[in-house]
Amino acid sequence: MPWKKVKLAFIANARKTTYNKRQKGLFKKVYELSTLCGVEACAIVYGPYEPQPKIWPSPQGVQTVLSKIQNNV
Amino acid sequence: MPWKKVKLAFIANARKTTYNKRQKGLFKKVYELSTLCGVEACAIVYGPYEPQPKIWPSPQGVQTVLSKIQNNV
DNA sequence: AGGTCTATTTTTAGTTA
DNA sequence: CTAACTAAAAATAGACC
Repeated sequence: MPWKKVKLAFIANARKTTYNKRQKGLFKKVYELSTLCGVEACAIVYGPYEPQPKIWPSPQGVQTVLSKIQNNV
Repeated sequence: MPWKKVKLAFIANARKTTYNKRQKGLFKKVYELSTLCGVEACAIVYGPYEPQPKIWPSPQGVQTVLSKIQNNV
């Protein structure tokens, strides 16, 4: 990444800012994949800074996806 | 993106190759966020080309995350 | 079908406000 | 803390193999 190459490993000094940015970017990616290819996709992230998990596209959507998993996995 | 700016919308002519690449990239992003910030994260994608959903990091991991959702959402 | 290459877009770490 | 800016890294559409 910019300014210095961040090694891809557990970064102890990962900042909240970095987490926020990446999470935002991740959800955007999910949105892009879903929209671009018209596929069902969902993502759930448990940030260390928030008690509630971040869910995309919505808790309902995740539940829908999950119900399918129950039958397939 | 490269060669031409792909409009962010439902692309009827979205190719399987594009889907495969983006899915791969998405999972990588999830991995990066999870590893970099040490957070629990999962992603599920239902590709139109495969009957089984693609799950990250694992069905078990998703279940773990899901159990928490039940209580929070 | 999947891997590689390249040009270009997108993402993003750190800074600054 | 949130947001904008910047420059460098990463992702990626299409071509080619």
